[in-house]
Amino acid sequence: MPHDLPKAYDPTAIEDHWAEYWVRENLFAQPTPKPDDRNQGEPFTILLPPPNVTGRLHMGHMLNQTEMDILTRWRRMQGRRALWLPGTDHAGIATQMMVERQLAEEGTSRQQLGRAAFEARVWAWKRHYGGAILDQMKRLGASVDWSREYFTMDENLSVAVREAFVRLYEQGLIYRGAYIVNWCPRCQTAISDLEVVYDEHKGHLWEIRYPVHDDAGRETGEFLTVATTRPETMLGDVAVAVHPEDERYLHLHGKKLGLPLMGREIPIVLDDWVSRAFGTGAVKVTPAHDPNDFALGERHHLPSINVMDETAHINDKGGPYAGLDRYVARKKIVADLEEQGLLAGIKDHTHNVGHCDRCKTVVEPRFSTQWFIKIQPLAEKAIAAVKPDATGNKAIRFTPEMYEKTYLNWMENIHDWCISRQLWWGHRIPAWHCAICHKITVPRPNTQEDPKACAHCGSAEIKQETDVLDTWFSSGLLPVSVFGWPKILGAPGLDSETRESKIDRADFDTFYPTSLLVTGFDILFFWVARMIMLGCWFASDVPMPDGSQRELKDSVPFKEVYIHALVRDANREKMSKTKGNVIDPIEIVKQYGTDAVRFTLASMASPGTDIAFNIARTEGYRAFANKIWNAARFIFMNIERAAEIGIAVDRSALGAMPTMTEDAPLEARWILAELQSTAQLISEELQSYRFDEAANTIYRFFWGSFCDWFLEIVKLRLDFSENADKAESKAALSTLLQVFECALRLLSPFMPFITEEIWHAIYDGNPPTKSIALTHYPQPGYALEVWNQYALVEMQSLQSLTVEIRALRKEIGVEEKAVVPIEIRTDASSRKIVEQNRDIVERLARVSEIRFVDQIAAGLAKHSTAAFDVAAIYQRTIDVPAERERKKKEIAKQEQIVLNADRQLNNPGFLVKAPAHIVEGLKKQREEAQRLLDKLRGDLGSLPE
RNA sequence: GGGCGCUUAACUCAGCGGUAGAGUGCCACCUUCACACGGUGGAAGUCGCAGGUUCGAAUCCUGCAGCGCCCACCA
Repeated sequence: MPHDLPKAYDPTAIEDHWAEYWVRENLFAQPTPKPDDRNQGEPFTILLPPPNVTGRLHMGHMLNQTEMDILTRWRRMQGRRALWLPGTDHAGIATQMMVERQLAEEGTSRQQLGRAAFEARVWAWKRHYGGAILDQMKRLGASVDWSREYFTMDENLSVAVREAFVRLYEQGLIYRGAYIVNWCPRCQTAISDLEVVYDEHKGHLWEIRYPVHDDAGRETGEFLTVATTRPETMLGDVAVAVHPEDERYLHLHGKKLGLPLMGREIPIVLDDWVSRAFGTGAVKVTPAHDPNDFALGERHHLPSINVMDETAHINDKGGPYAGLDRYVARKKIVADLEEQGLLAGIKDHTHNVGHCDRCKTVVEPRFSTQWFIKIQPLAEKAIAAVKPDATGNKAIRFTPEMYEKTYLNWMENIHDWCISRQLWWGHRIPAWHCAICHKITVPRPNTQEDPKACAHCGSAEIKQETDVLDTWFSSGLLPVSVFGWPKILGAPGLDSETRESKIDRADFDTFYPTSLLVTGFDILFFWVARMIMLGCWFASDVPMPDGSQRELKDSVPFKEVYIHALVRDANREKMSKTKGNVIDPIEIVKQYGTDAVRFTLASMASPGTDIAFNIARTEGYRAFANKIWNAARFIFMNIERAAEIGIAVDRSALGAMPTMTEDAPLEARWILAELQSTAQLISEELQSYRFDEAANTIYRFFWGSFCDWFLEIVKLRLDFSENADKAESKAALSTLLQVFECALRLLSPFMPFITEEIWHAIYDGNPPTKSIALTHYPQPGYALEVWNQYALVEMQSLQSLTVEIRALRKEIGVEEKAVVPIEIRTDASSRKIVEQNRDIVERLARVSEIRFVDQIAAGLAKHSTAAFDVAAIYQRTIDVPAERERKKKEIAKQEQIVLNADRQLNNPGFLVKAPAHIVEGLKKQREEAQRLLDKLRGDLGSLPE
């Protein structure tokens, strides 16, 4: 076993190798089960939230992927059929923007290219650059099934998108109509409510005087003053509204106004919606450019005049302002009004301004024809899926639970979803417009062929809709579409062409619903909510494997949702390019190793709190990796030493919980108990998504128990010199290796690289499986033997004795290297423990000889626990004042404990109401403190002044 | 305007009804044959403030202060 390992662990040397190995060996592929195999073993299915093809990996991705990878590796090692499914999102706007920017650099544009050529260009871009983020993911060792990688514009997924659209249309849940939508003048497309982000903005409220007309249309000399934040929209005004009971304006009811600058005459209308308190109490009405005005216009049957084009420049309806950008127009309009004496005032006004989520351009509400989903029926199912049913069960459970409220609150107040986008990159809406009768033809469900003639008039002059669907429409379908919906339905309606490509239902039957969704709250509504709505809607039609009707609990896209927080910088600032505080995970990984960064994220991933990413923590976990590495070096070194005298270490017991018998040495029985309770804890912690606690548990075990105590004690047993006890050494080495190998398996989901490397080294290149990831996770729930339990108590006793002796040595100035004799005064049972483990104490506390005495010799500095008095025999007993100080401090502490205990124990209420074990515990504690106190007081008294 | 969360050691965070915890940092000593990315010991907190419930409160309730997030069509 050539284990010539370098002293310091260098992750770069091994990580690339294993990352590449895991992909090359296709280790985490989960093939479609054979038809009779689909119900064997509970699957663990998890969908990767598909990053944009344009994306680069950031800390949020890495957190998300670390959490998913820990859970997937853990479940896989538990024997679950684990499937983690990766893919990318075509990301309509983002990708189109990216390619358009490229075109601009080349001095051309998509318009010049034309639609078909542009689409081809985007595909070429995708083929060239699209895989970057997944390559980064591969480097991080994510244990996904690469053989199932999807792209949201793949043929199968496109079929699903079309089918979903067609079905919703047939069900009357998709409609097309002219409404006010959020319009991004830069992207030149409609966007949904969710894609608008509001920013507080210091603007102005312009007060404009509209001249009142008499019945003949002449100015009366009176003015009605309106207030607006967007004066340029006045070009499209069709009325001014006042509250019907507003006394200021009662005399104007029924009158008309002249629209300044445009010379049109517009009516004064009365509407309850108008707030008398805001502005002047008179609102200009521009139905084409404001959602409120639009609604008001509908109520009063007002026309609507769109004065802007799709780039937010004033169009030919804007009279003299035509051609101007909206803000240029605003300036000019204000100036012109002022010149005409129609500007009554300008007030500072802070209000929320909507920006395009993608490009931050100010959104312009715009009257246009779009496609919408009537969302109410879908929302109802989506609400039922999350609310507890009559028996208190939830089909979908959120962690942290509070997100259920957020989700339900949103879902209960949901608006129809605008799904059309005026882009060229995306799933084109499967609807055809007839040039003759102007009606819409949508293909039949279960067909893939495009319609050839208008379904209404039979005309062949039909053209497909040019709009594409919102990207989230296709990603919302992923949980069903990745498992073959709708082709799995194999419905009679399928035409001959698709019938051939009909795919097996085994994937859907086995893996749907998925087990878990891990994602950030930022896409709770965008994606999580849409998946629930669409998943519940479409999966409910798919019969269960046994042919029965699918219930809601089996229709949901996932059974659990774990929402994680945001990764911020060390100062809790949101990372952003503009602030320049973005930490590139790949850079950090290069510096500290993937395992250390993963462990940092895991150890800080406490549900519900943001992560302030602190590099100091990563440094600490790099040290942890180094610790693991050196423990391995130590073990391998001893294996070699053993081999030199012909002792071969037995590897046959590896891969399970270590085995041993009652006569095993104390440290062995103890570490086994610790190992088992660690496995138990980790299992509970991962079950409840406590990545932080699980990481701390394994850290504490490995460093605190295994390295600090077990390894140090085991050194006593490992003697491979000529006249050593070979049997004892061999047994010790065997246990050491077993415990270590088991610890590696515990660690593996958190730190896959270093554990893989060392695990392979243990087997000298001949491992029983291709990867540690394919071994079994140490099982919790293993019943401890009595002698394991007892070992815990004995070991604790020795540990506290050791710690006291070490502290004592420091205080009296014993050199680190010196070994000294000690005196111990204790009772018979504690004495027995020490006698039986004399060698342990001697080694760990650097003691040359242990003398049991009835009374510690006068003049020796001593330390006391409830069980022990211990003193070191050393001539340099010094610093009496410091010793007095220390004793006094200790006395004060113990006195406080006794005082606290007495206060409670003398309280009749406490004795009556507190549970027995609390009372007993307190009594015992008081007793020990009192005993210690007596000793300490005695010591203090005998110290010279 | 609604809703939610946070405030614990210098820093980053656990704990959420029974005597205050971790990691990092800090101080002192130690290059002992796995590891100085190490070892050993140590200092460090009136658990944001004020009330209340309880035998007992960082932990439950109420109010206040500060910080942050989400949702909402008020010109």
